[in-house]
Amino acid sequence: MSTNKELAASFKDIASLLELTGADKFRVNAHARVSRVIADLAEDVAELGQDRDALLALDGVGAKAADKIQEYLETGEISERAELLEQVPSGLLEVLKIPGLGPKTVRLLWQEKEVTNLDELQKVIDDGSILELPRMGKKTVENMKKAIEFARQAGGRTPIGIAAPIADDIVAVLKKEHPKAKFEVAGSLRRGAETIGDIDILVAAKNSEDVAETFRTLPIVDQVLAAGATKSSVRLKAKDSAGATHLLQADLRVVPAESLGAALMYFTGSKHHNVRLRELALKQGLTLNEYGLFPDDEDETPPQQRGVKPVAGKTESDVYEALGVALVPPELREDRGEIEIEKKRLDNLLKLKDIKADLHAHTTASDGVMSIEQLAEVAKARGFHTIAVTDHSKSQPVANGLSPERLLKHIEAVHEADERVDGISIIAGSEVDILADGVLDYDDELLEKLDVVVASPHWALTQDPKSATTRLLKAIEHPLVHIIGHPTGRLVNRREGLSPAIPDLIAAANEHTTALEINAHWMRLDLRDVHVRAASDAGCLIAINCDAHRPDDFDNLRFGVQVARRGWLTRGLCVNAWTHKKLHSWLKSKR
DNA sequence: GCCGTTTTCGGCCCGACTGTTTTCAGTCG
Repeated sequence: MSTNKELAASFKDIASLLELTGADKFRVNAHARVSRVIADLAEDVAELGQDRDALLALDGVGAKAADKIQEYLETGEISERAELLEQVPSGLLEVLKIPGLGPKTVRLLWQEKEVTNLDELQKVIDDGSILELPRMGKKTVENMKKAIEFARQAGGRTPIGIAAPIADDIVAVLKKEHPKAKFEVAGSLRRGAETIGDIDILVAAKNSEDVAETFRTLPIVDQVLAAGATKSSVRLKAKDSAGATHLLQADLRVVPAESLGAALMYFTGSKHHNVRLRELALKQGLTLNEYGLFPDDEDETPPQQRGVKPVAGKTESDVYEALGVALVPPELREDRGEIEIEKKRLDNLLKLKDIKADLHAHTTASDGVMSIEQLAEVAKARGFHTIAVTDHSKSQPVANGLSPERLLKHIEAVHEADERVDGISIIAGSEVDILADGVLDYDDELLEKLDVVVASPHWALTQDPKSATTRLLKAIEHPLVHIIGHPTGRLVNRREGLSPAIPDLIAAANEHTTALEINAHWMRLDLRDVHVRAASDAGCLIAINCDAHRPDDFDNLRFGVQVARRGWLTRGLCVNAWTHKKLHSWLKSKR
């Protein structure tokens, strides 16, 4: 695990452990915030930690947190965490993760029933002794049982590529049954996060009860968790296109049409972005909730229940405008400084329709299912002006990587296809392996014959950060390389991948006008959003490629573009958004 | 524990839902 990830986890632990000791909630929050700030860092915290002022400059990191970070970097542990773990059994951290079980309940279970882990919780449920606790009835326990079962099976957050089609299907069914209602997908799906906690769907409808009923009785609903007047919550058992079953939660919220904008903001989140906006509202004598932006007053009763007229609420742009800030696109709403984003950068933010080329795709020559012509036709149908054929290199025998002899013939075949097919430029390239020491899988003489070179790491993905940095720098600095494909080799939820010094890669990429790739496949999304942010802040070129092996892989482009937007990427820095002339001139500049 | 174009001390977002309650605590997002 990278240092950032480990340290973020340590701070999260401290927050949870403090919560279980009944500590002040603001202190708990402060630690949770530091955890989030560290997890969002593109640079290695071990580097940053050398400079105490740099730590203190991070929003949410104060003197005490800086001390703890430096202690961790020196000793590999934060003594406060160790001390807390002497007081609080570590197994309770797992118990706390069960939905519906919060700090108060877990603390009670621990102190009254000596529950210190999930198995012991299961025991007091099974023998019924849990019912002796105050406010603990049959129904609560029944829900707890199901939640434990669900947590054991579901195993964490769902990749966006799995959740998005499920959400699309649900909305399609609801729309068909209730054509007059207005539906919006909100939550982390709308923000384009790489993984999704649950599917949030918003509906403005007159017959809200009927819509909620349709939702709760969908065939994929496994269990109804809540069925209120405005909120329904269900657990889904849904199959993906490959036939695998996924367990995840979905919520449907019914809102009045006049507050759809405020509701959409509220349910899109992120929670932390919303907190920022509410703080901003309070400073202006206003209060913001999911019903709208209202004048703030002393009254305890929520304004919408007293017939107070909102200042804004019908649309998102009304609310942002009334707060005096630019409309922040959903992908940016992560409390990463977006409320202060410069207008120019916002106006030039990359859009899906800006993408006019794909520079990383496979054919039947290696492990794809499309011929060169088929690939070109699919790309043309997407409105691209250029498609690169980049089959695997020789060190990928599993993927039918091309020997130098086969590659020479393949280049010819690609150029011939380019002659035959009108309306799109088909260019010859290769996805060349970056070997563990940074050497490329073909010699320069051969690479020179290619129109585009995508250099990617495939093996040795557990090497140490220093070796990884050296390896990737070598490829970035190589004069014949255009793009570094999926630079870290990580797989969402499945493989950590390399942890190179991202700022070093960005600096070198800038110097050599090499582009770093956002691989758009939902299993990769590599570079990830915080890396893209650092790259685009530095003015580094980014390529967004689908790494298509089959025609529908191009559908993943939306996820890649969302990651780019989460990294505040403007269209000028995305080589796939360039005109034919500009793109090809850059490609030739490396020949 | 952090933070400051009203504050270096005194604040720190807001509402819905559930299950257990005779008015509300706990959890969630």
